[in-house]
Amino acid sequence: MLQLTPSQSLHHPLSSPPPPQIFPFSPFLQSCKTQHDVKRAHALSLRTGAFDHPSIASRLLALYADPKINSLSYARSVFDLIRHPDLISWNILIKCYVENQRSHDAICLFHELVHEFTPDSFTLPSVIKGCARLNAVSEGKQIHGLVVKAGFSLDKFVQSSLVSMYSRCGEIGYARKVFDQMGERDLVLWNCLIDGYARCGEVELALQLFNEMPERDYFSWTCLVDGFAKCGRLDIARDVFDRMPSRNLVSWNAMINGCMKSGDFEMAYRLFNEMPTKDIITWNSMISGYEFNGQFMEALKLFLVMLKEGLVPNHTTFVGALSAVSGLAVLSKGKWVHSLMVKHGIESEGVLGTSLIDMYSKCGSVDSALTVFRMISKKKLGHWTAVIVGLGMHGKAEHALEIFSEMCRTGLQPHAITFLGVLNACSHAGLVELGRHYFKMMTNDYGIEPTIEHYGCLVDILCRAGNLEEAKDIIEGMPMRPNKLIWMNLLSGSRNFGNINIGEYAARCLIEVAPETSGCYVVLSNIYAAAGKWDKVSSVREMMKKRGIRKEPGCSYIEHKGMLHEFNVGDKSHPQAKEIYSKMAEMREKLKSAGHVPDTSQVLLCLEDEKEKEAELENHSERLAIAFGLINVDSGTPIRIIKNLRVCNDCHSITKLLSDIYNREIIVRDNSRFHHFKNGLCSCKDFW
DNA sequence: TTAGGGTTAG
Repeated sequence: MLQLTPSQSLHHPLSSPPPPQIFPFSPFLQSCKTQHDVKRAHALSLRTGAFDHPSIASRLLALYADPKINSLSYARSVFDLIRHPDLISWNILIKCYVENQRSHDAICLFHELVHEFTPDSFTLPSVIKGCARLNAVSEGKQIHGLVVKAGFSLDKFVQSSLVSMYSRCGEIGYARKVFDQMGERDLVLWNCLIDGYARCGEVELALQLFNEMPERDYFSWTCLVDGFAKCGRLDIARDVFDRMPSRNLVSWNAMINGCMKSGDFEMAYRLFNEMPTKDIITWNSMISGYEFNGQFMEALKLFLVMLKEGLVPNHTTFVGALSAVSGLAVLSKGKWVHSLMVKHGIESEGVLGTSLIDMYSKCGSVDSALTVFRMISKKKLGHWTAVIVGLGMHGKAEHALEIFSEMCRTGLQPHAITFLGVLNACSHAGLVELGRHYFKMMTNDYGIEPTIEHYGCLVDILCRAGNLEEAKDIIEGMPMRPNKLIWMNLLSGSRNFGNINIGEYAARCLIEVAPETSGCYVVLSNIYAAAGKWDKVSSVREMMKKRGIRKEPGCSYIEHKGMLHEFNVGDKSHPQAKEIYSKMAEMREKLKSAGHVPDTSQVLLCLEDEKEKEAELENHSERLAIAFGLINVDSGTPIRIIKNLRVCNDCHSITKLLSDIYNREIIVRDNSRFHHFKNGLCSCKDFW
């Protein structure tokens, strides 16, 4: 039998009913924990008419905007239904926009708000934070004016957000002024300024403030650790870290990240093993730190350990892992990382789409890069740029330029890097006129100021076509000081066209800006060798010896069944060395029958005997890798080789011939681009 | 019914 409650039992069934009660909304709203709860309350409020009560609608707005629920679109729709929203409702909505990376909209709302209300000490910190996020310092300064006019010059909440905004926008001087004019300074205000100094690299000043401040918390200590660690002053960072009264995860991570970025892997590893708990940021700092320093294999190994330990990789982990794969250029590893992304349900839109396109291009599979590109539904400028750059490095200039036009038709504005991709494509394909055309288009139609990299491309384009004088004029007329790459381009062009005068001039300038560049001496001696000036070759070699400069040794590698096989010049250490050398002898015979005459013009050594020079060429590392590939890689699969230096003339001609003789596709990535060798031809059309 | 800085990977 149903037990009646006392209140129910008081009413006789025949007596008059109690007056209709308004649904008790307040406690109901208070109990909302999830978005689902709030939606239910929202629906009920609409059904019962309670929504029309301004306090109920405002409360719903606050719930949707609560960081735990964080439903911006619902918050906005509730706000739009409130007939006369009060200042509190405006404040809640603006804050919600800022927290959801919609600072621009937040600032627009703020402009609407000031027509009706004077902003208060809740409005201002939110909108100032929005300015900081957007790096909108001029907007921030205007709001600062309003802060003064509205009488918030001594409000600690408003002032600390101003200090933070100025220091994040790189205006540390203004941050300091705001700090100085505050009579009463609390911990947060001190922290904002210390963080500002540490961020802009003024670590000494940060330390000075730190020593002056009356009390410190985690935040103050960690800002300092991070500031010193980021600018490479690890000893001081470590000292501060060791002196911390107690450490939290963030401070460990800051220290580890700093060590990794400075390349002190040993200290990073010690800390990594010592720390009591790790989180995804710890792992990501380690992985991307290795990647940052070119330790691609180490980065991938650690990625694997992380997976084995059962951690779930996130967006940033994949950016690091994909970049490491791009550096190694090992396609099978790239496919594996891509499949893991799919398995973890990580979208390829956004930055990761760019990483994937870049990875497939740099691993030699430009077709996969295109497939990824086509599958991205909302293509952003970065995606277009990545695919243009990728096609360019594979010598597919026409395709790159088609994509560029397609992009312009969608109404997207190319930026400086897009043009770098376009110009690079032109240079790799020897398209001189088009190169000039796009260089002009960039400045005239898009108002983009050419950087030194753009000039580098233009010089490269002209040099490849043999217009050395014009290239020299461009360099001399540049508004900035030419760098190492520019002179190297002119020097290589001079070698390719046998121009000793310009070659010597370029080498002289190059030695001036970068005396440690071994390539410079090598190319200059190549120029002299080609002209048969052996005395000059010797003097260049003497100079190299005196300055302690050594030619970077050639090294090639090839991946087979998940293993990387590395070959150095004249290497006999490989387990299959015997087979490889007999394959090389076979290659030599076949090349000879095909009528190949070795091109010894680029041999650095001063060898009298032609035979010795030929022998030097035959030891080049990519030949060992090709021989290995011919022995081991299945006949239907391309042989993919990665090389640390530029492919030399003779290796280039023999690889073309070998692709025909053995009917194999050979893909070589050298230090600047890809060569696809097939049926006796190369995709670079002999421009490289 | 709002509550400053939020530091570490990118």
